Amino acid sequence: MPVPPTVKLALVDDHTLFRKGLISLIEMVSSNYTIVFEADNGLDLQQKLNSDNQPDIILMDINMPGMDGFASVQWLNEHFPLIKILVVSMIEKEETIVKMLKLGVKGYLCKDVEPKELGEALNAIMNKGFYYTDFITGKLVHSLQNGQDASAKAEALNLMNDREKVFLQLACSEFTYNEIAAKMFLSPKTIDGYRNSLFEKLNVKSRVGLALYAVKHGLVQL
Amino acid sequence: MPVPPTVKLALVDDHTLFRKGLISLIEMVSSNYTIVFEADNGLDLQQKLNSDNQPDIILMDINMPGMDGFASVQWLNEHFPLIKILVVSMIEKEETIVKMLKLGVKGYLCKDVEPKELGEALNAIMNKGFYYTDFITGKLVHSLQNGQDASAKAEALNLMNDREKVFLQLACSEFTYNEIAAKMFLSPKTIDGYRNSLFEKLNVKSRVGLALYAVKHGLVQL
DNA sequence: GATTGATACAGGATTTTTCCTGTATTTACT
DNA sequence: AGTAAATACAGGAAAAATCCTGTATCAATC
Repeated sequence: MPVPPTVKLALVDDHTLFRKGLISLIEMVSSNYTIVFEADNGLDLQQKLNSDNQPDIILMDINMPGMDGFASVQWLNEHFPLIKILVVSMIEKEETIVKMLKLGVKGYLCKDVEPKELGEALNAIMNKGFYYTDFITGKLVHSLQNGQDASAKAEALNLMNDREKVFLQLACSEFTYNEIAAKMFLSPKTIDGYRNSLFEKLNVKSRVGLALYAVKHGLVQL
Repeated sequence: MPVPPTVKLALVDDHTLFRKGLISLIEMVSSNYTIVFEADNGLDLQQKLNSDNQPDIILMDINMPGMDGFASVQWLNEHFPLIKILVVSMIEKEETIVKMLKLGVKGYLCKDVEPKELGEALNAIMNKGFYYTDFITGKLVHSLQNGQDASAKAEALNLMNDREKVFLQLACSEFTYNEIAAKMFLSPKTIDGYRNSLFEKLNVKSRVGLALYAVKHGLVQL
């Protein structure tokens, strides 16, 4: 039976106590993990990480002074894209989770999980390449359906009337306003009015702004 | 001990043999499932489904003549949003999977899974509300990172030179071309040239088209 | 040394977009 | 009946976007 190769870990978290606790937990769970270094934020990480002590997995907090988890992950993606990242945060907000997943992190744990799950997560990341719990997957799929911010979308839709919504759809295209007017059986001058009204309501200044607003809020499907 | 309430299922698949096979499997796995009806495509489903025989879960194929899985799910979302959908398809393409997840399906199984997993999926959907395997989750997260079509994005980026890329970024805003020219330290006429060149390369006809192309291909982050 | 291609730029015209002010009609409310 | 709000529309003008043709520079290629 081959000896399992030891997995190298690094921790990035501004709470010393939490870091130390994690380490003792990890050592308790299994002996084939080595902590190569600890850092208490992204800047510290940049200092301590070099090509000689590259960990396999970095356990990353999000809320940190100096350089937070998002910036740290982005930096790692650029400079050490092979290092796998497991987020360990107290934040359970959908937006935060999705943002991190978009950055390519391999797992996301809340700080209150059972120690056992931490072991499973590290294991899965080494073997399968990722560890996403049902909770995370649920958030992700949910965000997928509602574009992103369902309330923002609803709010946006609430601002306009039905004709304006139709107009907005057509404005997100290469039709001229004259063509749009024809399609809606209205005078170009009425279209003028819709546009001005939406400019004010949505706080944009040009047709491009209108289109970008619409896609940002999931009001048009590309 | 309470009797578990029977779960009502419906099948939508154009292959009779596969449908019958599925049914016998389900009956073998557990006795608390009832098949309320079968349909061999979306149109047939619309005929057979009414408010009296609403299933809890619909097992849905994708490739079907007449009305396919996508159209069927969209129709169900509009008319019977409470019915949970479990896709059972041979298609393993990321784009297809993600498209279905965006439509809010509660699970996605490939037709070659073990019978046991079908039972688990149905169970999970009834209890947790969804069933996403690691395979599906992996595809989803992967698509999330690469925007959508990584190759299409790369191809698009390949079409333009660096200055044009910068211009495109700035064009996706409410700046006028004069302002963009100032920001890029170029003559407005040069900006004119970039625009015309991109119009041709990206096959669009207006600045709005330019902006929509950019977001569609993940070239600008909103 | 001539040619080609890419890049930055101009003049000038046309179309589209944006903006401002103002009117007629309808509906709803007092 | 009188008023207010919403809706559809106009005239007219300024700004921005679009389009076409043409030139100058530079670097690479033959």
